[in-house]
Amino acid sequence: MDTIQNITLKLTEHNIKPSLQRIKIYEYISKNLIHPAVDTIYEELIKEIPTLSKTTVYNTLKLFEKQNLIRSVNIDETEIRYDARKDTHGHFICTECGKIFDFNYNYNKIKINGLKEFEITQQNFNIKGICPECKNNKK
Amino acid sequence: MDTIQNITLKLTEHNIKPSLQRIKIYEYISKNLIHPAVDTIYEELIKEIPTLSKTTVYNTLKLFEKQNLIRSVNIDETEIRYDARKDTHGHFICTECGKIFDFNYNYNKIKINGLKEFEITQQNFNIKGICPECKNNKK
DNA sequence: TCCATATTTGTAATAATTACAATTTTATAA
DNA sequence: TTATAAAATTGTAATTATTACAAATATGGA
Ligand SMILES: [Mn+2]
Ligand SMILES: [Mn+2]
Ligand SMILES: [Zn+2]
Ligand SMILES: [Zn+2]
Repeated sequence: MDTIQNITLKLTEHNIKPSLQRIKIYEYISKNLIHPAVDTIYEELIKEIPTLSKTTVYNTLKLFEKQNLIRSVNIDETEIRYDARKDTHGHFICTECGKIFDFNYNYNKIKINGLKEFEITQQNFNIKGICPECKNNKK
Repeated sequence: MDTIQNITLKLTEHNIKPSLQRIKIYEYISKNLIHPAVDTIYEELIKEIPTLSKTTVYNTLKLFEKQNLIRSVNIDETEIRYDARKDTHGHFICTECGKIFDFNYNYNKIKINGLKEFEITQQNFNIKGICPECKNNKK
């Protein structure tokens, strides 16, 4: 459960001081696993926190990522999307509606050739295409 | 060999009329497999074609991609990079120097779960980290 | 309460990309 | 060849995500 207490604890564990803004931002992305962009988060939270600044959303997400609390998904060409899920999984983006979907794959079976001596910090498996809903709408 | 004749033929095969600008742009990315961005290509070709417009570079690369002659690599957060290699391979970007390296992986062994009914048009396997050269420089 | 520090905010700057209209080039037919 | 229409290129302005930065506000301890 992502109660306020749990979120506060989680932020603290990642060395992030739990301010109201930070709690609300983490609450939003952990409860809405839609890989939201900065603007989506901002437009939603401004309803609750009328003084919220977009800069705070930018800074907070950058901080969360640095502290390894969330990850960024670089699949949408125009804007960075964010993900509270931390387990290894891939992302599918629909080029019609822009929705991002999670998928699983056998990453432990992947053999990489040509990166000896390279230090790996992050892996991303991205797929583009058309989601079932948009496929139907086109007919 | 990528002679001018071969490039002209290749463009024609992809239903692209071979203008001087288009030939030079394709020649550059096929001979410089460094996954250049628009600006890199522009700065290099302006030396040969002083009237070249950056808009032409943008338009031409978009056209090449649409006609399936090249592919775009969405791994650098700030700009789109382009690749003349068309065979399946992955990309490693060094977060220190920004260089992009190719690598191979056993893509035929990958089992994807959770994308039934999804229409796939493009796959991208991206890895971030530090390249050997930058790792040495840091010591 | 007072003060130092951290966080948030608002605005301006930056930079990649796109829109769009004008100009130039190319192809075609009289 | 010359006239004309279509295609390609160019230059500039607009758009938009992100960052820089300084001022304002909030927080926590002496
Ligand atoms: Mn995800
Ligand atoms: Mn490549
Ligand atoms: Zn869709
Ligand atoms: Zn490097």
